[in-house]
Amino acid sequence: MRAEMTPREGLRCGLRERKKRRTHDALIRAALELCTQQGYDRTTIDEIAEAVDVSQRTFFRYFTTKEDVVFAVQEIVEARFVDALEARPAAEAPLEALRNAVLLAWDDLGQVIESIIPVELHMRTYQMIESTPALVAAHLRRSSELEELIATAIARREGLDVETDPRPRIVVAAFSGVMRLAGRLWGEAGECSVESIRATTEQHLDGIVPAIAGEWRKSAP
Amino acid sequence: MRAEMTPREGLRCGLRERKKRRTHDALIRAALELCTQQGYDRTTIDEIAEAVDVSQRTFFRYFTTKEDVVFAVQEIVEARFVDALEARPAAEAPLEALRNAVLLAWDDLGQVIESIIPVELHMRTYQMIESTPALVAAHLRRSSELEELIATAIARREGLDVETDPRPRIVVAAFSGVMRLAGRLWGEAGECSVESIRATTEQHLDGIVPAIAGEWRKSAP
DNA sequence: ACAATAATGTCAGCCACTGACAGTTGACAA
DNA sequence: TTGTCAACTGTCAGTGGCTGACATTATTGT
Repeated sequence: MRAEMTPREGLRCGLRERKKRRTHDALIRAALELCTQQGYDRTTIDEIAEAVDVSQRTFFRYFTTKEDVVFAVQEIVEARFVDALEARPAAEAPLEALRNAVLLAWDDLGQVIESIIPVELHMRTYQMIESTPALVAAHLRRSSELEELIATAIARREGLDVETDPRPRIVVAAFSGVMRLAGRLWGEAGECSVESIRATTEQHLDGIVPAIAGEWRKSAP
Repeated sequence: MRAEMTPREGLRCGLRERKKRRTHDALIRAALELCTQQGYDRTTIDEIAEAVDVSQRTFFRYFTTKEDVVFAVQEIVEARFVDALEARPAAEAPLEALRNAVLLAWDDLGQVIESIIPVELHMRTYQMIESTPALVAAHLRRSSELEELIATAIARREGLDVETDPRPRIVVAAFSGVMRLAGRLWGEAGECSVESIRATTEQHLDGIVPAIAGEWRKSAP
């Protein structure tokens, strides 16, 4: 078995591949269900493995760490975002393109996720992540790797080189910081619909420019 | 023993306090020395404890996790930054105050650190952190907690409430993202002097406003 | 000098994670 | 269909981070 298991491509394959996918998805479901219910720390790998009726060792052949299984779905969402970004018209300014790509990604998020787990479970997962220190750390690290990807994409749009011109990384840093902030606030609020997080995101992204520009005392939020 | 151990205050105390400080600092030195030499993952707590001639259990009474000991010095630096920020004149705009505080903190960083470990070791530690996934994650999490503090301070300066007005968190998010970027670039470059990281930081901070404002194609970096 | 208190060591144990080896099962050709 | 190969899985033993419980040692205030 290979660790890659790039999400949506094991469709037209033999029995072996299908079985693998079943186990893979079942592990995700079991892990998320157990973790969101009783907490990440209070859930052991043995429990998850047992729920799917495989050995602990097998779990680790599908996911290299306990954290990995938690972010398996997130990974798909991120991939879609990157695609959306690359599809934005070249005329859009960097921050504008980022904004539009992320809003698009939220829009049809439901369909993609539902094929693996109930969207509602995914939303609960998101909140669990934000309230579990170890997962917050992992989430941040993953985000920072994603930032690198995005910065490269932005640089390509603008015909720049990420290594020599710091501006792509700077916008992306600001953008990501704000994205994370939006996610956190959404998690804290009781509301956990897709619409609600989309709205929060939009609102905060549109706040970047005025907030950075200064002049806070002259204009209301 | 209490977990606090707020760095510079066990000075005028009895033998017990002094001994505690000695062990505490010795553990930091041993840990950083060993980790920077042979790598974080390839260094066990037993090795560190043995180097200081205490039991593994005692290590964990001083530092709750293996990561903690790595960030012990960073913690002091951060505290100084927060102090510097709170001392900035109210006339400065948020981003301006952040910029000046961080540059000031870099300035007299040497003195503070040298009382615990050689500055050179601290610099090597910084680079080790950036090249160790687990530590990058921990570093990011710590930073995000610091962001919360800073955002509150900014809000206070501007007479705002962090909970209702998102702007303090937005600037801080942008600011922190850029700070981290500067740190990473500095770590990748061979140069590891305090001056060099200070210069990198300054340059990137001054790039925030133009990068966010857009109009990249009209002005050179 | 003597309790009271705090720091340390020892030990047993949980859990994430890994390597090695053996058993099982699906794929594919003869 | 059958037999072989390769992939997947289970078992087991072991490492390392981390914790609770309890006994031991050291410091402090009286």
